[in-house]
Amino acid sequence: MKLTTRGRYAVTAMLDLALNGEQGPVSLAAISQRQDISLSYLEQLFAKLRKNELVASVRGPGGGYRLSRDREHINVADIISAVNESTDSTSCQGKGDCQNGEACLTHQLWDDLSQQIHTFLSGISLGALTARREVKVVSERQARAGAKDSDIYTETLVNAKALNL
Amino acid sequence: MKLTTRGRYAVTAMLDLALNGEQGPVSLAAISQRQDISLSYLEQLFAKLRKNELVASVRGPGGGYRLSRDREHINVADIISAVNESTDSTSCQGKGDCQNGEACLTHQLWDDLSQQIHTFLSGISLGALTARREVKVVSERQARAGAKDSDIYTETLVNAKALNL
DNA sequence: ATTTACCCGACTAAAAGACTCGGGTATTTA
DNA sequence: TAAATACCCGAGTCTTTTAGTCGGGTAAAT
Repeated sequence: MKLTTRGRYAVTAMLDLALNGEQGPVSLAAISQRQDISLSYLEQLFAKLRKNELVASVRGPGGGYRLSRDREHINVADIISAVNESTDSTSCQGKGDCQNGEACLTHQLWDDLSQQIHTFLSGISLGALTARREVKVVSERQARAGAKDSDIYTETLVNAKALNL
Repeated sequence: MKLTTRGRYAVTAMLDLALNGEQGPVSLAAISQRQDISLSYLEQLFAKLRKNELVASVRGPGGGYRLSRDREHINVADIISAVNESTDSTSCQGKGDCQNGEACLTHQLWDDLSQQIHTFLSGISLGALTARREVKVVSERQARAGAKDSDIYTETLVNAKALNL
């Protein structure tokens, strides 16, 4: 598991897609403008996202990308792994230079941690992230208006809490 | 929060220190050999770890480094932040190029996620990681020997569970 | 004194990151 | 069917980060 700006770009773009993809496909040009990411770079990222079946493309005018499944079933670990493919983590496994037991021990400890991070990020879906944002926006709006909770908002709040967000 | 091989080196070195520092300070040369990390690179990393008061140095023959506080009170987020200092995350904050509201929205969502990752890693101490390893080792040993739980091992097992590891 | 081992800044090769460029091809609409 | 849209894709480039070397220090122990 690696966490760089590349992964940030990918998650940002996917969030944009989740937020703006309700009515039909979203073009990369639109995402490029809104998120200030270069179009060609987006194309590269989406090529990998498509290969990993996180998005589907629609060609021609009016085309673009859409999420391949609903936002609740796409998690952050999926996205980051997809765009980071190719560069393996070059752990001691595979190479023969891990003769003494001590090195293997800490390497395994690191792999263990890495696995924990992956599991953690697997538990955060695009839907959960956007819902959390909704909760914030709504709670601010409510604070200003002094309004009472409505059913849909308390529901997302409960969901967010259940997801430990 | 950024997660690269540099952070992995730092955590690995700190784990080595936690495992081998019971009897006096550990020299960087020893860590360098065991973990196969260049000595000079370790010096750079430890300069930052020392500035952040995660380790303390002992100069002269027989000297080296020791953890500045016990392993339960040093967490993974501390270590990674320490060695990644300087390179800011260049989010939209600070720069003026975040005029339209849409960009800010997803940027904030990312910052939100980043914060969650940080909180998660803050909850994992060096002690917890090494304890988890102990649990594995012990459980394997027990599986081979068919032995019964001893008090100290069940204790660490319970600790690990409490920490959600 | 000499050895050990931390301390520190400057420099550098190689890799990764973040693009650009220039050509495609599928699909829609006029 | 021509034109426009927008995906598709490989190759090249500039910049930053990584990981490491080099060469000199300084504090402490034997």
